[in-house]
Amino acid sequence: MQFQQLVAFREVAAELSFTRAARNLFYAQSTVTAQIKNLEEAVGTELFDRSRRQLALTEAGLLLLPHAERIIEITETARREVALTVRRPQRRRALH
Amino acid sequence: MQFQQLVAFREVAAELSFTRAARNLFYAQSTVTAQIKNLEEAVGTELFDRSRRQLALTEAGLLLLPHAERIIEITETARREVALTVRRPQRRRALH
DNA sequence: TAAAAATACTCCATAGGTATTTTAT
DNA sequence: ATAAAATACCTATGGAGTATTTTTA
Repeated sequence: MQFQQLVAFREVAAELSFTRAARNLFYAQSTVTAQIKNLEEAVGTELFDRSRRQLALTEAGLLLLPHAERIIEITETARREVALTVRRPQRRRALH
Repeated sequence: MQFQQLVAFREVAAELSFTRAARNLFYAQSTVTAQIKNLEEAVGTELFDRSRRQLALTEAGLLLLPHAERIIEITETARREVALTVRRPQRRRALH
């Protein structure tokens, strides 16, 4: 389970389309297919129902989505906060 | 920024030792060194002060740690929840 | 038949390992 | 002198691509 996979998952879930998600993320379609496939292997179950033309989330996918969104959100916050310390020409020594 | 890096980061932060963290995580020491180095590159700043014998978190490391812990926590919850749907022989069709 | 997803394949980046060197007490 | 971290080097895995086939409405 990797960040990039979660980002891809969120995008596919939002678009309900591998092709559109790939376009939005500047990936090849086959790359997104592989990312989701790997994520599904990592969590041990399918996240999308592909049996119809219209893609849909499975029960597992529905459960995972809010967690994925939260993780991405926290990651962005963490990046932002850490970036702030870089700008400030701070004392680089350890803080106690 | 990847999960495995965050797990390694949390362990190094807990042990304040690359060597012990590696042992706990069943990695080679050089692997953990590389994981932290890659994470530091990803966030753009050093997370540990290595200038003394006793390793210490930098300001950036202190900021990142709680986020890393939260992300790992959510990941475990997500895994657990998704795993539950696998056990139940559920209807596999999409939930609208 | 037309769109979207899956598959086959290729290539390359990088994660992880072992062995060694450097560093700091 | 010694324990720990960094480095050099190597290998293999897998992530990302293009091209093609399969699938479903």
